[in-house]
Amino acid sequence: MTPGRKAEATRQALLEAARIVIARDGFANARIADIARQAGKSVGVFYTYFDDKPALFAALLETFHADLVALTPPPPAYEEDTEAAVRSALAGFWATYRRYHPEMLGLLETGLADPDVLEVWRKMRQRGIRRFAFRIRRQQERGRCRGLDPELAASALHGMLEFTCFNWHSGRLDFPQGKVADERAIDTLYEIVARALELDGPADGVPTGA
Amino acid sequence: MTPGRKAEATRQALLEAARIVIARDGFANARIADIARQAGKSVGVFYTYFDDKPALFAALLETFHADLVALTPPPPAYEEDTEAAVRSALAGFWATYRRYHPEMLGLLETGLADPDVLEVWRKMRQRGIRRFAFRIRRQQERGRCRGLDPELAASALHGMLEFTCFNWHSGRLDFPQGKVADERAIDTLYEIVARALELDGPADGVPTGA
Amino acid sequence: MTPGRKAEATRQALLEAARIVIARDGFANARIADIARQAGKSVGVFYTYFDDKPALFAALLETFHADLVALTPPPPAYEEDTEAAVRSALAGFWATYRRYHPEMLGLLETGLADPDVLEVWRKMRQRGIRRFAFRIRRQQERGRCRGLDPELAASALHGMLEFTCFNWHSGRLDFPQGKVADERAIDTLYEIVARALELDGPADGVPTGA
Amino acid sequence: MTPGRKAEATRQALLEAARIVIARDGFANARIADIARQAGKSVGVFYTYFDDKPALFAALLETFHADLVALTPPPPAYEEDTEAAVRSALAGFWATYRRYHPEMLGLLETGLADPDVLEVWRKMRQRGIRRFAFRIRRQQERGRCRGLDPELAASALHGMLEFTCFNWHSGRLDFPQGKVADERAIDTLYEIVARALELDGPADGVPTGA
DNA sequence: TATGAATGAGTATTCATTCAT
DNA sequence: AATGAATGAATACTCATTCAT
Repeated sequence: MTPGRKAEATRQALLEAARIVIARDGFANARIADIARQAGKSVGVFYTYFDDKPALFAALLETFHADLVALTPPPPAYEEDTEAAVRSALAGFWATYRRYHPEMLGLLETGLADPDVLEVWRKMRQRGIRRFAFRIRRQQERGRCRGLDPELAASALHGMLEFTCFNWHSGRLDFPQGKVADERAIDTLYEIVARALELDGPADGVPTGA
Repeated sequence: MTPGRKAEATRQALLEAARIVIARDGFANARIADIARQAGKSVGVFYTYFDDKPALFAALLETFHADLVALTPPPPAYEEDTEAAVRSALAGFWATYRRYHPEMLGLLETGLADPDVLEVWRKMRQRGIRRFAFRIRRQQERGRCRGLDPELAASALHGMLEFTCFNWHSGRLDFPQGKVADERAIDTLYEIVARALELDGPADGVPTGA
Repeated sequence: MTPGRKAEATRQALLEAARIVIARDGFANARIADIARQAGKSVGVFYTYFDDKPALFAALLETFHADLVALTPPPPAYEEDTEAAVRSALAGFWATYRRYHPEMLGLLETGLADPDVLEVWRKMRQRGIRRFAFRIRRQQERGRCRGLDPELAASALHGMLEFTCFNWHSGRLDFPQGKVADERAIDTLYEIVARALELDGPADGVPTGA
Repeated sequence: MTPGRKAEATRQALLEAARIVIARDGFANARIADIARQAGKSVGVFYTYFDDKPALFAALLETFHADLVALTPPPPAYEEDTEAAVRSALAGFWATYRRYHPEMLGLLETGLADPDVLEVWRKMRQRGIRRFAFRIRRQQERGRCRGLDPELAASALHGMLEFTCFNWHSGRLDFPQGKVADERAIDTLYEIVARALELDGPADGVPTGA
C-alpha cells in the first residue's frame, strides 16, 4: 500500500552496505561501486536515493545524531549523579559508539576537512558537552570540582569518551588483539569520570589545590 | 662545502609547505601540486625527495615521533608525581600538539584506513600510554587509584590528551571562536588528570568505591 | 537479451582500435587516449575492460596465440612432408602474421624487456619450433638432414619465418616500396625451407659434409 | 696536447654505460639517469656529449654499422663460396652480433616505430642482404639455386641470421638456460645457409622443382 | 667540463556521476 | 525503480631536458 515500501528497503540496504564498507575500508577508500555491490544493487540506483557521496554520509549521520539525542535528554531531565545513573549513561555511550562505529570513522576521516560534516559533528558533541558541563556546575554548587572550568573540562571529558569508545571499538589502535570487553570498558570510563566529577568525593572537601 | 646543503633546504621547504597545505585543506585534499606551489617549486621536484604522498607523511611523522620521544623519557627517568612535574609534562604535550597539528590531522584522517600510518600512530601512543600506566601503578602501590585498570585507564587518559589538544588547537571543533588559551588549557587538563591519578588524594584513603 | 552483448562489443572495439594505433604508431607510442579515441570511446572506459596497458596487450596476444595453436596441430597430426603440405603450412603462417602484425610489433618492441610478454612469446615460438624439429628428426630417420642440430636449426628456421613474415608485412624495413606479394613471399620461404629440410633431396644422399 | 682527451674518455664511458644498461633493462627502460650513474657521471654531463637520447643511440649504431661494413666488403672483394669462406663470414656475424647485442635490442625495440632508427637499420641490413643476393646470383649462374628469388631469399636469410644471432645471444628467448655455444651456433647456421645456397649441391643438378 | 637540483610537459589511472535502456 | 556501460575531470607520477653553480 504505502508507496515506496520497496524503495525504502533499497535505501536502507544502501545505507547498511555503506556502513559495512566504511568499517572495512575506511571512509575515503569506500567507493560507490563497492557500496552498491555490497548492497547487491547497481551503481546507478545509488543516485536514485542520494544526491552524491556526501549526501549518503549526511544520511548516516542523521540517524547517529538522532540516537545520540535520544540518549542524552536535555538538562532538566538529567538523572541524579548516582553511580548507577552515570554508569548507565556511559553504557549508553559505549553501545551507541559501537553501533555507529562506521559513522565515527567517517567523522574522524573527513570532519576536519569538510565544513558540512564538521558542523554536524560539532552539534553532536555540543549535546554531550553541555551535559558534562551541567554536571560539573551542579557539583560546583555542592562545593566540589573546584578549579574545573566547566566548558573546557566538559569538552575534554567528552573527547575522552568519544575518542576512547571509538578507539576500543575499532580494535585497531590501542588494543588490536582482543577488543576491550564491555564491562571493563565501562568500569574504566566510569572510574575516570567519577574521579573527575568527584562523584564520591567529600561533601565539602578541598580535593585539589586552589 | 656540504654537498646537499641546498637539497636539504628544498626537502625542508617541501615538508613545511606540506604542513601548511594540510592544515589549510586537510590531508586528503592536499594535492602534490599545491604543496609544490606552496614551496615555490615545481611538481617534479617533489618526487626527487619523496617516493609518493604516503612517504611524505611518513617523513612528517618521523619528526613528530622524535619530538614525542624526547618529551617522554622512559619510566625509570620519570619525575615525581608532583603538581609541577605533571603540569610540565602536560605543557610539553600541549605545545607539541600545537606544533604538529598538521600531522595529527593526517593521523586522524588516514590512520584508521592505512595500516602503515596506523602502525606509526600506535607506536607514538604507546609511549604516552606506558607513562600513564606507570604513574597509575605507582599510585596503586601507595594505596591510591584503586579500581583503575592501569592499561585501559592510561589508554583513555592519553586519548583525552591527544584528542583534546588536537581539538582545541584546531580551532574548528569545540571552540571555533577564539582558540583556547595555553594556561586555561593546561589548567583544565591538569585538573582532570590530577583527579584521575589522585595526585592530591588522601595517602591511603578509599576515594572510590570498589 | 544476452547480458553484456554491448559490453563485449565495446571490448572488441577497443582491441581493434588498439591494433590500428599500434600498427600506426608502434606499441610504445600507443597512448591509451589514442586507442580510446580511435574506438570512439572515452578514456575511462578503457579501464572498464582492461586493468592497464599490459593487460590490453595480453588480451591481444591471447587471440594471436590461439590462432597459432589452431594453425599448428600437435606432432601426431602432422601432415606429410609433401610440397603441398609444407606450402600450405607456410601460407598459414604468412596469413597469420599479416593478420597479427600489430601483435608482432608489440612482441618485438616489448618482449625482450618485459618478462610477462617474453613468456608468452616463448610459448608461441616453442610450438613452431617443436614442429620444425619434428620434421628435421623425421628427415634424419630417412637419412637426410645429416649434420643439422634439430633444436637449433628449428629455432633458426622459425626465427627466419617469424622475422621475415613480420618484416615483409610491415612494409617498412626491407621492401618499403610495394609490399611483397603473397605468392612470391610463400614461394621464397618454401624454397629456403625445402632446401634446409632437404624435402626433395636424394633418398640417402650426403648433402652436406659431416 | 690533443684537446678533449679526457672528454673523449667521458663520452666513451657514457656509451659503454648505455650498452650495459640497455642490455640489462631493455632500451625503453634505460633511463638517462641510470646510464649516467652506471658511468659514474652526473646526469647533466650526458648532454655535453649527446643532444638527446636518440642521439646517443645513433652514436651506438654508428660503431655497430662501421663494424658491419668492415665485416662485409663490397661484392667485388668477396671470397669464394668455399665452406671455409662462408663459415668465416658467419663466424664474423655471430661475433659481431654478440658484441653489439645492446644495439640490436634497441633496433628491435625502437626501429619499427622511429623513422630515423629505421633508416639506419635498413642500411645496415642492405649490406648483408646485397651480399646474400650476390652469392645467390652467382650460384644461379652456375646452374644452382634455381627458383630462388635473389632479393627476397637474401632478405629472408639475412633476417634469419640477424634474428637468430640476437635470439641466441640474448639468452632469454629460445634457449634461456645455457646460451648456445659458439661452435654449435655457427655450425647450425652454416648447415642451413649451405643448403639454401646449395654450396655442396651437384654442379648442374636440379635440386628443387621449378 | 662537470654537477645534480629543478623543471614541466606528457601519460596512466581513478572514480564520482550521468544516462540510455 | 533498476541497470551498468560510458563519461571525463581530477590527480599522481615519470623522466628527458635545462641551467645555475
